[in-house]
Amino acid sequence: MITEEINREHIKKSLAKLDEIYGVTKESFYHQQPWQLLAAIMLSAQSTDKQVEEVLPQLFNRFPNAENMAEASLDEIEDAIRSIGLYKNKAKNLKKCCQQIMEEFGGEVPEDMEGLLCLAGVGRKTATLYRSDAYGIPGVTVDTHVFRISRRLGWATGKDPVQVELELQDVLEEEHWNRINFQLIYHGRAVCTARKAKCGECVLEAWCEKKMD
DNA sequence: ATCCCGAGGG
DNA sequence: CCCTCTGGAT
Repeated sequence: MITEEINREHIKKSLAKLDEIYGVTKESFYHQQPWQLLAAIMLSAQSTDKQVEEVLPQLFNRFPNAENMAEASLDEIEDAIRSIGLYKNKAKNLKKCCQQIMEEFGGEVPEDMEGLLCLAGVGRKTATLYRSDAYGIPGVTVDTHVFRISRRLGWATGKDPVQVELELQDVLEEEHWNRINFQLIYHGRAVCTARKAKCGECVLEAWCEKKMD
């Protein structure tokens, strides 16, 4: 029982520090309509947001809405996103996703998890982040950074992202759900890196259990 | 468990 | 040169 209380206190202090260092809000990807936001998040898989933002203006200029992309050729979509990497899979998924939006959802991106998850190229991470960004719906988005860091800190022990998501939902106040993702991403890139974490520079070190992989 | 895959960092 | 990057599908 005592360990749990100490743990919660550590988490509380860590969260306050994260708010202080990285802020409590973040700009979403540039977009003018829901499907553009979804497309941007899909493109961000295994690549940096900077790379994504670089292709978005041209991409959306060429394909303003889901209908345009649903009817486009794969080659054309690939050309527009090639610099991001994983471009073949992403182009194929984008096209299929847009076709599904047109044919199964009347041209509108579904808002519920079930609808989003049946779209090509949309998994749990993408769907949760989309709902958070587009509508402010509370959700813990577990990507590689959140998975790695929350386990190192001792906030979660699950062996897969879904387990960790449930643990974090339990241990974090709902108010923090939508900001923990970008806060831990910033922290993961700058300090708590996958390899050779810079624990000496970490503002959370005092409360971290350092359960390294 | 593997593949995808260009760009940028160490 | 080698490594990793806000995953998802097979």
